[in-house]
Amino acid sequence: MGYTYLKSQHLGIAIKYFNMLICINEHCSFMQIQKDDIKKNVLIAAREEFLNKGFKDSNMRTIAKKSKVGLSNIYNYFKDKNEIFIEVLAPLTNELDKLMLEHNNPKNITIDYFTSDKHQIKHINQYLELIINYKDELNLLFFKSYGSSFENFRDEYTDRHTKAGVEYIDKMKEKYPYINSDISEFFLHTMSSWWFSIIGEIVSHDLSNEVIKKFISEFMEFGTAGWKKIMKV
Amino acid sequence: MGYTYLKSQHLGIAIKYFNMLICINEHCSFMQIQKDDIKKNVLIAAREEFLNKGFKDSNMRTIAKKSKVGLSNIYNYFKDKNEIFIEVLAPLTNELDKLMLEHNNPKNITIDYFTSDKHQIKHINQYLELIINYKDELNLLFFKSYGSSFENFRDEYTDRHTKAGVEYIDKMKEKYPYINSDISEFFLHTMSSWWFSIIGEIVSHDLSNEVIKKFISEFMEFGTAGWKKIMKV
Amino acid sequence: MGYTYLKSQHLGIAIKYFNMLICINEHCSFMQIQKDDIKKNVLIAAREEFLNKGFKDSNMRTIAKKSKVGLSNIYNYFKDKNEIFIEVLAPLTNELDKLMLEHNNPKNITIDYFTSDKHQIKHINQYLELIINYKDELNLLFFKSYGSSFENFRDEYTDRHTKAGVEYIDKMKEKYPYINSDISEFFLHTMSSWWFSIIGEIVSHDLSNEVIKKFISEFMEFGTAGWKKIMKV
Amino acid sequence: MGYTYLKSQHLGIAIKYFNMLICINEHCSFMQIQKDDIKKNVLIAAREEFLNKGFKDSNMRTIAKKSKVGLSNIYNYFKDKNEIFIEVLAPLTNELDKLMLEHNNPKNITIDYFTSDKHQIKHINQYLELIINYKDELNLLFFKSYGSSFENFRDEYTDRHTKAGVEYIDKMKEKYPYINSDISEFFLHTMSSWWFSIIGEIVSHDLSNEVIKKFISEFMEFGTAGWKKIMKV
DNA sequence: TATGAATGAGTCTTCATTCAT
DNA sequence: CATGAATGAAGACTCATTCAT
Repeated sequence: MGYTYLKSQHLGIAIKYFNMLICINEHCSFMQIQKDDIKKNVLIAAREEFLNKGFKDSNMRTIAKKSKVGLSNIYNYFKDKNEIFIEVLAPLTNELDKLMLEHNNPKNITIDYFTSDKHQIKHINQYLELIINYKDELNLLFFKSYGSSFENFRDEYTDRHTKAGVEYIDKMKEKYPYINSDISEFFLHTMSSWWFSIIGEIVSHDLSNEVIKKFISEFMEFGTAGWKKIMKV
Repeated sequence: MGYTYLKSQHLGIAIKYFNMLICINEHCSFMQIQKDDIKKNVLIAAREEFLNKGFKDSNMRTIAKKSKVGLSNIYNYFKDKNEIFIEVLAPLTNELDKLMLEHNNPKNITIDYFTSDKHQIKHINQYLELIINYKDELNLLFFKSYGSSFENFRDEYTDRHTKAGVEYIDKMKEKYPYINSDISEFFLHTMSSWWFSIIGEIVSHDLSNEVIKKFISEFMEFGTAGWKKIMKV
Repeated sequence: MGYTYLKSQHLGIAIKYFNMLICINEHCSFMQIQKDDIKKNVLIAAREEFLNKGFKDSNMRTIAKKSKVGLSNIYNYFKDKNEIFIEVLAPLTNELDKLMLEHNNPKNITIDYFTSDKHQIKHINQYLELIINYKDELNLLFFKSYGSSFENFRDEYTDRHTKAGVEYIDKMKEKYPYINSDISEFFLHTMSSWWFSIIGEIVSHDLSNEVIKKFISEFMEFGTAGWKKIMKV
Repeated sequence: MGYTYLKSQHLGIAIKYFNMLICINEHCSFMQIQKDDIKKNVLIAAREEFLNKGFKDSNMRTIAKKSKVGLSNIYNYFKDKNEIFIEVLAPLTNELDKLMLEHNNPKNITIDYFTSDKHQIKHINQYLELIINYKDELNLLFFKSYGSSFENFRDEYTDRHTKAGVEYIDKMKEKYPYINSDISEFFLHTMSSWWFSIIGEIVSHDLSNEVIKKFISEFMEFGTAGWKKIMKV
C-alpha cells in the first residue's frame, strides 16, 4: 500500500530536491534558472488570464493552474495580484514613458509638428509600432485594468500627455511668436483623450493594414487642417 | 342582525377607502406614497453608493443602510442590484435614445451639419444640456458601470452612433453628389469615440462655463476645418 | 396631481368597500361569496404552482400573484403554506380514505378477491377512476410533496394498506381455512408499494386508454397467477 | 561559496523530500495523507448530514462543523454541494452501472431468467449484496436526493432498466420463438418500478435476515408463476 | 378582511492571501 | 523556495411569515 504513495511525479520532485542536496559544493545554477522560469510562467499565464477576464475577474487559482506554479508559491515572486499585473504591463509602460519623454524633448519642438505630414507621420508611426508590439498589453491597460492600480492609468497618462502639450505650445510660442497659442488646456486634454481613444479603437478591433492606412491619411488630413485653422498658420 | 357584519375594524377600513372617494382633489397622502418613497430612497442611496464605488464594488448592505430600507425589503422593489442600476440610469438612457433617434432623422440631413457653425452648435448644445442634467449619471455610465449590464454601453452606443454616421453620409452623398463621401467607417468610429471621450472629459472634470465655451469654440473651429478638408467642400 | 392617485382599479375597490358601508342593514351576502372566491382562487393558483415546481420550490409570492390575492391576505384563509397544500389535496385524500375503509370492510372479504378477475377488476377500476379524477393531485402527493406534511404520505398509506392486507388475510383464513395464509407482512408491504408505484407510473406518464387496458390485462394475468400460487388455491 | 545556497530551512525541506525517496516501502504518512483525510472527513460528515436531512435541507455550515473543516476550505476539495453528494454516492452508482451492464449482456439471456429459481436467485442476490453494502447510499439516492442532480435518478434508472427489459425480451423471442413476447413496455416499466420499490422498502425498513429470506421465497414464487403465465410457457 | 411594507435568519459560494512545514 | 491546507470576511439573494393600518 505505502508504496503506491510515491507516484512518478513525486519522484520527479524528490529527485529535484535530491539534486539540491548533492550540489552543496557546486554552483547550483539550476535554482536561479528555475526561479526565472517560474516568474516567466506566471507572467505568461497571468497575461492570458487577464486578457480573458480582466484584472478583477481574474483568479489567482487559475493563474496558478495555468502556470503550473503552486498558488502560494506565486507569492514568493510577487507581492500580490496587482504586482503581477504591473509586471505584465511593464514592457508597455516603459515604452510609454520613453515616448512621453521624447515627445517632450525641447529639441524636437517645431511648428511643423502639428502642420506637416512628415512630422505627424513620425509621431503616428511611433505609436503604431507600439500598437503592433503591445496590442494585448494596451488592451489590458485600456479596457481590463479595473480593480488594479492601473485603473486610472489612461486618465493619468492623458493628463501627463496634456501637460506635455501645454509646455510644448508654450515653447512653440517662444520660437514662433506669431502663432496663436491661446489654446485651452481642456482642448488639449480632449485631443490627448481622442488620441488614446483612437489607440483603444485600433487595439480592440482587428483591422487590416489597409484600413489602418486609410484611417491614418484621413486622420492626418482632418487633424492637420484643424490645427492649421486653430493656430492660425 | 346584518349590522354585525361590520365590525369596528371594518369600519376603519371602509372609512379609509371611503376617504379615497372623497379625496379626489386632495393630496391623498395615505396611498402609494409610502411605496414610492421607498423606491426613491433606495434609488437615491444607490446612486450615491454607485457614484462612490462603482457598480461592482457597491454593496447591497450599504445601500440598505443608507436608504434605511431593510436589505431584503429592497428585493420587493427591485429584482436585483443590476435593476437598481438600470433604474438609476433610466432618465439618462431615455434621453440618449431620443438624441440618437433625432440625430438619425433624414429631414435633418444637410451638408451644413458638419461644416456650419450653426448646426454644430445645435448638436453640441443638445449634448451640453444632457451633460448639465445628467452629469452624475453619465459618470456612472461611462466610468462606473463595470460588472453591470451597462458595462459595454459606451461601446455599443458608439457603434450605433457610427452606423448612424455612415447612413448619414450616404444620404448626404445623394443630396450633394460632388462631396467626397469616401470616408472610412473606422474613421467615423473614432470620431464618435472622440465625441464620447469629450463628454466623458467634461463630465469627470469640474469645468467653469467659460472653459466650456472656450473649448466649444476651439472644438468647432478645429472640427469644421477638418471636415471641410476631408469632404473637399 | 393628487387626482391621479385614484386609478380606476382603486375606484373599484373603493366602491366595493363603499358597498360594505351601505349594506349595514342588509344581508350583505356578497361578502361571503367574495371570501369563498378568494379561497378558491388561491387553491387554484396554488395547485398550478405546486404542480409546476413541487411544494418546497413553490413560492407564496407567485401563488399570491397568480391568484390575484394579496400575499398577506392569504394568511387570513390559510394558516400556512402547508395548509394550502393540504386543502389542495383534500379531495384526493378523502377519496383515498374512503377506498381504504371500503377495502377493509369485512363483508367484502372473499377468496375471489385475489384470484378472480371480476373482483380484481372492480378493485382496479376503483383506483382507475381515482386516477382519472385526481391525476394531478396524485402527482402532487406522490412526487411533489417534499417539504410538506405529506412528505411521507405514500409510506404511511402503504403501511395502512399493508395492515389492511394483513387483517384481510387473517379474516380470509377464518373463512377459508385451507388456504395458505402464511404470507409475510413485508411481502404484503411490497405488494402495496408495487400497487402505488403502478399508480405513480400511470399518473406520471401520459398513457392512451389502450395502453392502460393492455397493461391491466397483463397485470391481472400476472397477479392472479402469482396469488394463486402463493395461496395455494 | 556554493554552500550558502542551502540555508537551514532548505535542509529541512530537502531532508523531507529525501525521505520520500527512501521510504518507498514504508507508510510515508507525511504525504497526501492529510489531504485525503480532509476529503474523507467531509464525505463522512456530509453523508451523515444528507442522511439526516436530505440533500436540500442539508447545510454546508453543518457539514463544515461536523467535519471540522473550514467552510470555505471545503470548496478547495469540492466544486459545490452537489459534487459532494455525487462523491458520497459514487461507490453505489458505480455498482449500479456495473449491474446494468451485466444484466443487459446478451450471453446471459435465457428463458430461465424469468421462470427458473436459480436464475432469479442470482439476480436477486446481486441486488441483495448491493443493499447490504450500500444501504445508506440507496436511502440517499431513493429518498433524499431532492434538489441534487440525482433528483430523478430513480426514474432514469427505471427507464434504462425497462429498456434493457424490452431488448431482453426481443432477444428471447429470437431464441424461443414459441413464447409470448407481446408484453407491453409499460408493464415492464411497472415491473422495474416494482423492483426498485422493493429495494426501497428493504432499504428503508430494518429487516432481519429471516424476514428477507421469507420475502424472497414468496417474491420468487409469486413472480415465477406470474411470468410463466404471462409468457405462456 | 385586506393591504403594502417589512423582517431576519438563512442559503451557497468566492477569493486573495497567509500559514506551517 | 515550494507546497497543500487553511482562512475569514465578504458577496448577492431568498422566502415564509408577520406587522401596522
